[in-house]
Amino acid sequence: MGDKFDCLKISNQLCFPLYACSKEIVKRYKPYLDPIDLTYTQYITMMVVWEEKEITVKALGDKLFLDSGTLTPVLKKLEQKGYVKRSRSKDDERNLIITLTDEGLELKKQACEIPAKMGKCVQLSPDESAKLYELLYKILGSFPEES
Amino acid sequence: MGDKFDCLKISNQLCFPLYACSKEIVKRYKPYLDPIDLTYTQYITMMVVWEEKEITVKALGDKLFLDSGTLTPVLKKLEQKGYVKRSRSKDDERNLIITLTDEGLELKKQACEIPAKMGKCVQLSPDESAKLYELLYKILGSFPEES
DNA sequence: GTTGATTAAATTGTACACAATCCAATTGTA
DNA sequence: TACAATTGGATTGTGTACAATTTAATCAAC
Repeated sequence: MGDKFDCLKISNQLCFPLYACSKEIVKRYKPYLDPIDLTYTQYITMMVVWEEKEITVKALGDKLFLDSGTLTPVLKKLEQKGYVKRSRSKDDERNLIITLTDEGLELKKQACEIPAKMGKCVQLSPDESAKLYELLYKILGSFPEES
Repeated sequence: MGDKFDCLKISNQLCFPLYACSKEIVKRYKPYLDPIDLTYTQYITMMVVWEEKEITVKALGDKLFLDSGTLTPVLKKLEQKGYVKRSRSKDDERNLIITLTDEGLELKKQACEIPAKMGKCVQLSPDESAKLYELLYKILGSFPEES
């Protein structure tokens, strides 16, 4: 028995719990990230650099769904902390190559325990987590390549 | 055949697709929110005000998972645009009451089409959407009342 | 080979988001 | 009734996010 405005109820939105849940979980990383002096954005950036060893800002942005306006200051901060090196590509001077430093690699060891600790914070069964993961990537995959 | 660092791969995180998906969908609201001159945060704030007609900043913050540091400027902006009124409660001067104005009510009519338009942007079946909604609220519900 | 388009980063401006702190109003308790 | 503790908002400072613009390098035609 709803009126035509029911669609505007906050409880009928799918985006809102997504938005709220994302923020709440990111907030819960803080106690684990503070000791290694990283923000969440810096953390996921380091995750990619740990995997790739060497990557352009463009490729990093594609993986993280972030543009240069966000990444430039984040990467400068990470360079300042000594975890990455920023240098132009010899092949194509337009590309900025991000490289992992020894300190950056060292940091990886300290970050190693974080995923397990955070896992306990999300009260879903393995099946539910898998389903959520699947649905989220289904949405992300449905968006056109170039945003 | 993974090593002990596999847990730090971006593709093994549950939070990351949540974070990315939230941002990507919020971004896709822009074309629909621009014509009525609202940002996403202003939009969800108005959603609650449309439902409640009158609500304190505290209650608004509880519903939206936002604190006064975020809401104060958002509400001042909405007041400036003429959609809400901000006034102290007579009962308890600490409480700031947010009230819907006539212009605010008028805006609701123009916002009415947005949820349907956005719905088409998320390529999930009704069942999948319902499941996603359920899982997200399960996570949100598992967090302690006071953050 | 010059010029027009494209591309990758950086920059600028606006708007969150939140921790931490501050302040005024209210409440609880001795 | 004093007065300490609590509460609701506001403020300040830092760090994203992203649109829009700019700049420099490269590419594509011709």
